[in-house]
Amino acid sequence: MLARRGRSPGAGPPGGYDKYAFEPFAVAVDLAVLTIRADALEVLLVERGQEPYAGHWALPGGFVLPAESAETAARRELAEETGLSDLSRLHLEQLRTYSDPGRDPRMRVVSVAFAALLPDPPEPHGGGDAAQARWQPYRTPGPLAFDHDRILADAHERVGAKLEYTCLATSFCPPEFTLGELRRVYETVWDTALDRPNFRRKVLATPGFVEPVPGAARLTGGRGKPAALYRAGGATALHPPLLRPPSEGRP
Amino acid sequence: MLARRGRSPGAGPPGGYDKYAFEPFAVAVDLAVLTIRADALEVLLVERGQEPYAGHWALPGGFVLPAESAETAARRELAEETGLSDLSRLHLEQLRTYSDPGRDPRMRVVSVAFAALLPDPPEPHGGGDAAQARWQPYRTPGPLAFDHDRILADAHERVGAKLEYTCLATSFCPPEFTLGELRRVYETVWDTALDRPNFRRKVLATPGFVEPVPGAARLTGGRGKPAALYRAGGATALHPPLLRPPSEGRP
DNA sequence: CCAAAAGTGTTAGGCCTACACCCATGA
DNA sequence: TCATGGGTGTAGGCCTAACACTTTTGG
Repeated sequence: MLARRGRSPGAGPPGGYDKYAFEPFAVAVDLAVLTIRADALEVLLVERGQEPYAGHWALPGGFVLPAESAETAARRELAEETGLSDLSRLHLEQLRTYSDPGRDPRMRVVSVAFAALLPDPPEPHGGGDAAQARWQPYRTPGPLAFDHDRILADAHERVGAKLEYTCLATSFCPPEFTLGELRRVYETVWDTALDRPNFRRKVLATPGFVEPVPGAARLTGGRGKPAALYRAGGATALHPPLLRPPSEGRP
Repeated sequence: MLARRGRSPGAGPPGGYDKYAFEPFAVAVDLAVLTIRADALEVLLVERGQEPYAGHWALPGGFVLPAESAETAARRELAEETGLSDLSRLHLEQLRTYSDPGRDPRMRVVSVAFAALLPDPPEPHGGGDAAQARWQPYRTPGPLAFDHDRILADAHERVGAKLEYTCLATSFCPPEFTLGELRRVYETVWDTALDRPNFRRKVLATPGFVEPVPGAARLTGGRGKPAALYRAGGATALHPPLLRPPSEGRP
């Protein structure tokens, strides 16, 4: 240790320049892909076909290839899992990196976790690795493989917090959406009810959050007055923030 | 690729279970250690003694050892760099992971970056690897090695944002501090002036942010009325948040 | 006495909450 | 005509920014 107390990466990789002389790390990505279907928060899960955790559900993910960044690997894995071709509107956000030495029993795996938001989710085609992929309600999954319960909880918390001070909610919506649909994103992720008039004013008062689609309207639930359509605006931050109503947990 | 489209880590590491059969990754940590000295934001930098970037300044850091988590590696590296023995009050926050394939010319290095806050920083003893370590004003560093300019900027932004809605500011302060010292933390990181009376009320109105030290008082600048002393309270979150005054950049 | 910093008071305005109310549509 | 969801208006309250003022210390 003393001989190589590392200044990253000044002192050189462990063992000097012999890349193969040390216990190797594998670098993976894990994806907490969230969507909203029928006013319920859902998450994309895959069933593992092999040990360890065979038969358990897990977050999709995979190993980073030698020439890829973690972001690139995440987009590739997601495209493979969902069969989605147009990932241009996909919001991909790096959550954090999980690096406990024992998190994978086979070898040392450091995993970069991402939260991803999808509108209009396609049905995933069951993976070719004897594992099926499926959207499942956020609450039900029960114990996931590895530390994926924790990653999923972190993703939910991060997304919930980001709704407060960014325009992230539009990433859950189709290209054109009503303010009711946008409000339902907040209500679903936060699991609270919001005052409709106040929400409307708040969103419209934030420059660049949404911009109206001229003349267009749509019936949301088959009933009621047709609602005006909006597109995501250019803004990315919300000032002032749209705070979650204080609940029992948060005073 | 198709043979091993990885479900993390369902499909197994690249190359199946032969850990040594693929181009290895190295996993490093980089630390943006911030402190406040004489009302100025400073960052801990090391001068590189070897190629690449020999003679350039860089963030301290090093490689994760086989049995360590990234957090453990970060604390170890920081203790080695600064010679600080008591890291119990140290706030260490994972920033994000930088994984561009070309970020280190020698081999594939994936780096987990941390932001760390230190009160009363010790003088670092220059490293044994022909590299010196030094506190430097945040603004001056000029181009750092690798992508460390970006990491440092991300750390500053993250810390600035966290001051708004957490009690993080007390991590910059000694165990007992005055409200003036706490306010100067905000003013230094945000580079703005805050209204003293309003800041005081805001802090005292947040339950658990600070708690008074009975009877104690201290002169801050050699002049003026002695200020009451406070300790960090048990709370971790700020509701409602203490928002940065809107500036030109943020409307 | 003066400067500097801590601490207290006060006031005006803004934002936000909580409603009440009207409009348009399908059943 | 009723239920449902969209859209508008408004009164009250809380929070905050802004600034005046007092207190306590060192020079």
